[in-house]
Amino acid sequence: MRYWMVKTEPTVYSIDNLKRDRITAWDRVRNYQARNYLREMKKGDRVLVYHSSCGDGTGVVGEASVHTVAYADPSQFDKRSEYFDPKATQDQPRWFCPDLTFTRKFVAPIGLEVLREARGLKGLMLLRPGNRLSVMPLEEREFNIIVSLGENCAEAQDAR
DNA sequence: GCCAACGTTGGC
DNA sequence: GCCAACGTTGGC
Repeated sequence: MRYWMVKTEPTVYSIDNLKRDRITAWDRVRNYQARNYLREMKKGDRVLVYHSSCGDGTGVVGEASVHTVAYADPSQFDKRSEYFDPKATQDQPRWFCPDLTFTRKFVAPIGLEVLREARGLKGLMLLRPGNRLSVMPLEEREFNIIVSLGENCAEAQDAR
């Protein structure tokens, strides 16, 4: 089993949308390195969801898992879509998307400051300067640390 | 294949 | 809104 992090702008698609939809195609990713990671995902892999560019809400907000391995992203064939890719063909698709399914939402986002200060997350790809990838692999250890931060967050919230 | 120009991302 | 860091594009 492998571990991943995906970024999304919550105004475009949020963890609440995923919770509501239960399952969604993680489509419209248009970066080759991110695409390659999407294609490496296997059913059952665990995925952290990160909200970007949203002020106080920025951070890791919950967890999902891979429901279906990546298949051709339909938006690349849709001429009316801004994600249409004229160089993609049905025989030779360029872009791929897995289906992800909702696992849980943390009570509060785990922000960048908390991640940076956490023991054991120094190598986190998300924290590398200049990082812009929207799909990244995680070490199991990193995944577990972040999930426990999410759970501690929940306990702190419940105790109030 | 080089590289300048341009576009995008995303924290701040 | 700024801007640094990349990725992409296209002329040569």
